[in-house]
Amino acid sequence: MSTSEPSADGSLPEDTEAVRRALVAWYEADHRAYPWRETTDPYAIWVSEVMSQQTQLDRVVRAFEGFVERWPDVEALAAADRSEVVGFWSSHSLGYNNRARYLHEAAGQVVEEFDGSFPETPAELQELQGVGPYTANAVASFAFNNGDAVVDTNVKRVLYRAFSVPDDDTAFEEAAEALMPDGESRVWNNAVMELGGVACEKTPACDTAECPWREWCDAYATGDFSAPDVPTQSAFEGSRRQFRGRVVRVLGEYDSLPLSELGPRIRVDYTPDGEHGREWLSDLLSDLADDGLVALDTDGETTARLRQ
DNA sequence: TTCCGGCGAT
DNA sequence: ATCGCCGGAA
Repeated sequence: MSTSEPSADGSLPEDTEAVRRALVAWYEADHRAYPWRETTDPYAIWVSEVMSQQTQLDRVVRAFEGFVERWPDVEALAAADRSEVVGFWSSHSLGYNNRARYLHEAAGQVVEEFDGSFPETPAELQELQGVGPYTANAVASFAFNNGDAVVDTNVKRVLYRAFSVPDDDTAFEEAAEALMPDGESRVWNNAVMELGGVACEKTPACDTAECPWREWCDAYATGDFSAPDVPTQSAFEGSRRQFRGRVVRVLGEYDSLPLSELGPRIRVDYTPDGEHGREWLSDLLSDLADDGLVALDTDGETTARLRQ
């Protein structure tokens, strides 16, 4: 341990144990009940985490229940047609369709490379398609109580406000790890994310949510509830993303469609030789084909369908 | 406009 | 290493 490096946990309260106890007690006294909090099945937890990467939790519940009912375990998902999984994703408005492909792909990995049982460490979990540092830690924590401290944007906001941890990924990771009680990743990561979700949202609710960290919180003391910067995204309306999504949703409703019939269903101003015509549509479709979501049949007039 | 983590391009 | 893309409801 070098003494010249600035230590990220230097700003954490001295009585770490009291901080920990307060949060865990607060979480255990009351928290939102979600179906994935009622299970330690790694398959169910993994599915819920991938869905939650992009969709607000209250909207995930219905999709989650439908998904695990239709594909109850990793073998069932691995055996499914990809088009069915992508179609489900699209019809439940779950966003980024690539994630449906990742799920299907990773289910195959678990069956083929891990003998059908999920790996239990964050490092191994990250070998699965679509599973990065965040999801690996979440699954390892909630399924196996075997994770490191989870750092997502909620956690960053909490650490930034409460303990003035600088807006820096390494600093966040070190502070999160220093706070987490050894061997208690399941309850701890649940509790921290609950705090970020109900008490320390963009608009804080310190008193109404009875935040357990008020006595240590820098933001509560100063009234400065600013949060780490999040990059803004370009408009969705009229974007390429919107038309990609539309293609997948339409193809989910048909077996296959010739481009001449697909085009007008994607945009009303579709004219084969116009600015948004055959060429524009082909570009979009070849990207979707590269992503493994769409199959193109170029025997005669080109037709498109969801990839099996 | 805001929300989100993983991936692929650079 | 860093950054833009990806969906679509709220």
